[in-house]
Amino acid sequence: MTIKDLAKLSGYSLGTVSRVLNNQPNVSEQARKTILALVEAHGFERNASAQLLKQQRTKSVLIVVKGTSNEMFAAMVEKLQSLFADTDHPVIADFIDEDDNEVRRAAQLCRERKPSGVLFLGGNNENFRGDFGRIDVPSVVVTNDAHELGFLNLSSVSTDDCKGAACAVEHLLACGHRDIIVLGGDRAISDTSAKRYEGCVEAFRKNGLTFDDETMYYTGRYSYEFGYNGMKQVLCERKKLTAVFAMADVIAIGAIRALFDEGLRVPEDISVAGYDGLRIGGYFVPKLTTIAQSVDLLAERSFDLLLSCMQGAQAQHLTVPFRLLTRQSVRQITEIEG
Amino acid sequence: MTIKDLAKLSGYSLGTVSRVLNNQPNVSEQARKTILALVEAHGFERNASAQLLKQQRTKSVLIVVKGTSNEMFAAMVEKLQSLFADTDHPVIADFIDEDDNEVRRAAQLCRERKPSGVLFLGGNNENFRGDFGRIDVPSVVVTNDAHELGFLNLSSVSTDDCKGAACAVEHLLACGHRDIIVLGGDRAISDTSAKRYEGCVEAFRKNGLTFDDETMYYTGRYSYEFGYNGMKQVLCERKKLTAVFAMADVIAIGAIRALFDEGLRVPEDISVAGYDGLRIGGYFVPKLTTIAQSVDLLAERSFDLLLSCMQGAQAQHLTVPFRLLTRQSVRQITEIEG
DNA sequence: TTGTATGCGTTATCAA
DNA sequence: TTGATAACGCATACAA
Repeated sequence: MTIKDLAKLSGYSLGTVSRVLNNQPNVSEQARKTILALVEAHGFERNASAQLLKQQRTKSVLIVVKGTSNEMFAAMVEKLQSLFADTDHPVIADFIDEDDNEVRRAAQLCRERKPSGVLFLGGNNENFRGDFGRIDVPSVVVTNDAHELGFLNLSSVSTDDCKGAACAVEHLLACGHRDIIVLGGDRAISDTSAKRYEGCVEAFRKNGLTFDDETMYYTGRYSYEFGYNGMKQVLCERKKLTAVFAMADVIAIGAIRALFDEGLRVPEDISVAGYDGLRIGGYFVPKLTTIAQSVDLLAERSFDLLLSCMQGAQAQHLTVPFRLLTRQSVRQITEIEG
Repeated sequence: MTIKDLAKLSGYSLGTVSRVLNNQPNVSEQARKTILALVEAHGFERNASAQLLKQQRTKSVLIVVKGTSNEMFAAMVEKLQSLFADTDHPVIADFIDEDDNEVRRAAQLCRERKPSGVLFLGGNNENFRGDFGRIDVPSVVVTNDAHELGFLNLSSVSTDDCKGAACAVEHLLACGHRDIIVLGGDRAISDTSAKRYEGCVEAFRKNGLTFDDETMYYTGRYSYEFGYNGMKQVLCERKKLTAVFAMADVIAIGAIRALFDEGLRVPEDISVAGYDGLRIGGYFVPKLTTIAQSVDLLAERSFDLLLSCMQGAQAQHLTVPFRLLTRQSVRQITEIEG
């Protein structure tokens, strides 16, 4: 069933059928009615490939998601889909592996699907430097500051990872912790980890202390597994330790499990702070103290920004606030001076 | 940059360029080399829409995933992608809302992308009954038994949800629990919930007890939220209670949090069993006792089955084993007789 | 308001 | 081994 068949069946020409299908004005009520009836009766659907091949741009918006099982991104996709549902922009969501090059993938999909805008959930500035030149539609990176890249069609919405991490560490310091280790990611690979690392250094310095890369920073993937194994390794190596800052909630959860398995209690023996504010953190026992990024806020800002850029506005780089959720996994180990 | 440009640049004709791009045999080494060099130099990529429009079927395999933030499905997609990576079948993963009609969506995508096979992660038999007739390529539903539907091109791979639930409940009974409530889904909507419900009834009957829908079964979505709120509601209504069977790990986790918030300990005061075997269950405190479905096994079987069906084999309906993981969230409340 | 004709980028058929 | 040419299904400029 093609529009050609529709034309034959209805007695109208190809052009008229096409116009009806595209809701164009210059069509008689009569024609519209009979053709739409036929469409309904035969369950006709346009061939998307043909349509795409013909049009040079569609109204659709592409969302490239980095990481198939990233809870925060999954939640953001849902939020974004509900936001776009109220517009006339269909969304194409594409999930890629955490290690894949999101910009190349987007460039390929731009050729294939001709979207009028791109949204990146997660991203690495290095990749943008390399291939973003091939993308010419308004784009927004979420959770990564793209300010320094200087592309005119690339905006970004992120939380200040440096300040966020600093806030977490300062909270630990304020609670009296001095023997702190940090479980994070490889700074050479992940911009996010690099920023959060900076925040740690900052917080220590501000308190007249030094953050020592060698002895205080352990790296791995943002996963339960690394949290668990990394923590075990730390416990083997170090004797003195009162608090852990994990650069992701999943790491924190893995770490807490490792501590429990070694007979240590959280927060009684060791305090653990996370980052992200995943839903599971509010259900975990103990409830996770963490730096919460607002999924809704990130999604809404990105949505607004992309829409306005698609209407011609200039690229912008926004920062959305984070919140320190002081829950149950961190405790005060010194008397509060009064 | 199109193959037309490639033809001009290389001095060869369109036909030759197309043949080179498709690795066809009857092309001179000379032509192949010069054209491939041009492709490399200009970073040429074929226009997928044009290709699709021309071909009536591609080698790609479509995976329709029901539920954007379903951890088990996310893990399965990853596994499947790695399996298909070793074949010449590109995979198209499509994530839809839990409430959307997966079969309609697949039918639409079949028209658009012309895959040679479809994999459904999650699904509802009702939807298949309605629209699967529109899909004519070999397909496999995972986690749902499609045996009774009788479609010749529809296979399925699932765990026996009835037996799995029965196993969980029997474990609770064997541990001496009699005052049990079940947190599950709406049987009218979810086939999975209906099967697991059956299993509960079965297990009770086998032990000379009766499972009472009215007082023992509470329904909601498979989510932390329902686990939490459902459990709270139960605690308001009932006085006597020693164990909970949650039809999903996320429900179990929500329920455990609710119990802790009410000052009850798990498993000392109340035992909780889950279903699914999510990774988080192994990190949770206490570690979750649960019925584990093997993600790897489900993925591998579906993969094998789909490939063989695409090569002409008959549809099959497979069951993969589950395992009862007895961990920390359920305890024995009677002395073991002996 | 409607019909006709052209081309989007590709593959495939046929001749050369 | 290569080149010319006809589709694939649709949108659109232009003619009627």
